[in-house]
Amino acid sequence: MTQDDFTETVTADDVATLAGVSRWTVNRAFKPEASISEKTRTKVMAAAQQLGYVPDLQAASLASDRSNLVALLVDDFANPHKLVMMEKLTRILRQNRWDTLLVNTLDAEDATSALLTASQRRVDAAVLIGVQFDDQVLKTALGARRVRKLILFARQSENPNTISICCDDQAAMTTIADYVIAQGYQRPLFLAGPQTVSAHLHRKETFVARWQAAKDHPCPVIPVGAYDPDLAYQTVAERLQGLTDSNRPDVLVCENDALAMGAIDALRYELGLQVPQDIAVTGFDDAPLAASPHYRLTTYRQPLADMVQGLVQVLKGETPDTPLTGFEGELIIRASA
Amino acid sequence: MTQDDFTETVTADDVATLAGVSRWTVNRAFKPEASISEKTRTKVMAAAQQLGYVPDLQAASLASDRSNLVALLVDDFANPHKLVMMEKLTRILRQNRWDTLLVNTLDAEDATSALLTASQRRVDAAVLIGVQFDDQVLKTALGARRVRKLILFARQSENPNTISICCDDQAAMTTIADYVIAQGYQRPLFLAGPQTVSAHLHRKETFVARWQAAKDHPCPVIPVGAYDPDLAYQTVAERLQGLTDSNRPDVLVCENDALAMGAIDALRYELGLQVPQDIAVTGFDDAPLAASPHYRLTTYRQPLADMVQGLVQVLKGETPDTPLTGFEGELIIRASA
DNA sequence: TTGTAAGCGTTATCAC
DNA sequence: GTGATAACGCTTACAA
Repeated sequence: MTQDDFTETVTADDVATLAGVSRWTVNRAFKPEASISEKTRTKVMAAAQQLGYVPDLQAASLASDRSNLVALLVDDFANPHKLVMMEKLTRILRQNRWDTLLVNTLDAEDATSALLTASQRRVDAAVLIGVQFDDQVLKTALGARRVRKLILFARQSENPNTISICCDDQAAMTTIADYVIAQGYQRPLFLAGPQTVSAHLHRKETFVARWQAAKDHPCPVIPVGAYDPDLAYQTVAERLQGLTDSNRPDVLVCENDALAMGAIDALRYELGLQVPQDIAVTGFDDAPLAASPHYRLTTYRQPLADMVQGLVQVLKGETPDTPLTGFEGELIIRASA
Repeated sequence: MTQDDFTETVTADDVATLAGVSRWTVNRAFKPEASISEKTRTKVMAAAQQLGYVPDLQAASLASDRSNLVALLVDDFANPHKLVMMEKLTRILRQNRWDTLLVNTLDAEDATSALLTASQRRVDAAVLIGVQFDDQVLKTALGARRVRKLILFARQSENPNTISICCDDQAAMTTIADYVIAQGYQRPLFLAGPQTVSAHLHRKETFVARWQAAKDHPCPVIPVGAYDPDLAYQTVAERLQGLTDSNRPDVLVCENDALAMGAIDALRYELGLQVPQDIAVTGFDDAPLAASPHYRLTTYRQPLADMVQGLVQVLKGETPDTPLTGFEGELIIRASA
């Protein structure tokens, strides 16, 4: 049933013997930058081909202390936007010869043990794209770690020992705020994520401040316990139940698309309201379904590909082209606001 | 900026010296099954704790020829159902001390090189959850590989050198077919995925045969070029455009939820039809949004957790509790059909 | 129960 | 440009 007929491992020594060169020469043949004569290389490669030799990365990383492995810690598989991030990260990292270790981090408490796992594999960096990695977790993690670089992707961090790669959230949210104001909305409601996240986004603060500055009255905020559409659905349904046209908000500014989609569903199916006629909605992320006919969500798209390129530069130890926390995205205007 | 202050690596030797034992004893202290006196273990663990020692898995797998690494090859990040699979796989594998290497396989051609990467990491198994891994790819892959086990997850394979873990697709589709028939639908249309996939699902064949047997007339089939909602949208919009109530199908049986959702959107937003009043729709997978108020999709849920347990048993070399290609899921009846 | 010695397949260093 | 030799940190015998 199982097929344990695996070919016995061919080592560089075997190839060396066949090609009549030293092991180290075989090694060199496999590195593009190595100084080796073209003739020898061809000979070695022919021998390698014949034996089916491929260099063993485990051994290589043991000897070189570079694993070419990046751990990707994800704690929020409910958000389809994560799929987009993972796709971009894995693809571009692989193009640059990094492999990705996907670690499913159950909760904040688990994050430390997840990082431990990563460090045991000697990853070159741990990239966090979760929502639950607050400063406490980061602190613990940094204490116990043997991880070279701790990178927060698409999220700001106050912890100086971590590297943050994200777009300028203030600028982004200001763009949204200005758009909302320009559209003439009068009674915004900000739908925020969990308030326990300390490594957070500043989106709420930025919007609220901007609104206050422009209109001279505060913008109310309601928090949702998780970045989860279902929870957003419930929260919005409860909160807006029974309000009249005049005391109901006329625009729902959401901290991300997951919340926005849950909100739209609640407005439509629980409250019988039309978006954007009765109430407008904005999101953040441009997640996969944001463009679908159900939502046609006005949202903000981060330059993910560029951000991943920034990550690659960090991994390579190069100086990034763009300030790592200053990427600029774009407002995607659709029908929802 | 970067923090390359990484603690210099602590080895088992360091711990051994501090604890006054041999390296091998340190090693033993870290394996649950090892025969070691409780006293020595405590002493060793204390020393390890003090120095911040954790065993190096790279070195361990080099020496032991077991990596405790599984490569997960995914080629279809557009499907949110993949997120569910990844979540289950990574979580349960990690519970069983396997780490997951996520490999983004761009296309069928890339699969071979992806497998090569995996083999260079000496993975214990490669798990394929893609749609493009046809028999040709598998054949090539198996030729050049140094991968111990090649596992097709949630998909059948004709290739005897691979291990397939999936539910009984015939039984599943028969369940759907019988439900559709019992509901009294008269003019089904089967919406199939790409027809180039040779390691395919038998869903189409099963439904078509069942329908033919029950109603004595054929069920038409239209293929969609990819398991992509947008493509399904276009295909359905074009195909059903201009049909009258009487010559239009009354039920759309879709090979998976991604297609079904695209189809529903097309029916609703392009053709102005109501689901299920004007036309019913069924899916397959019970993907994240299947339950949402937009779709309320009648679909089929595979027992993913059990299937992953089966995978774990395969990895451990145990005899599986359930026949690996005979898992049973359940029909989830919602409003769409 | 514990220790010793010889690998595992690379890379790094330094000669030639 | 090429080759010997010593790491890298662990596991696998086998011996004590």
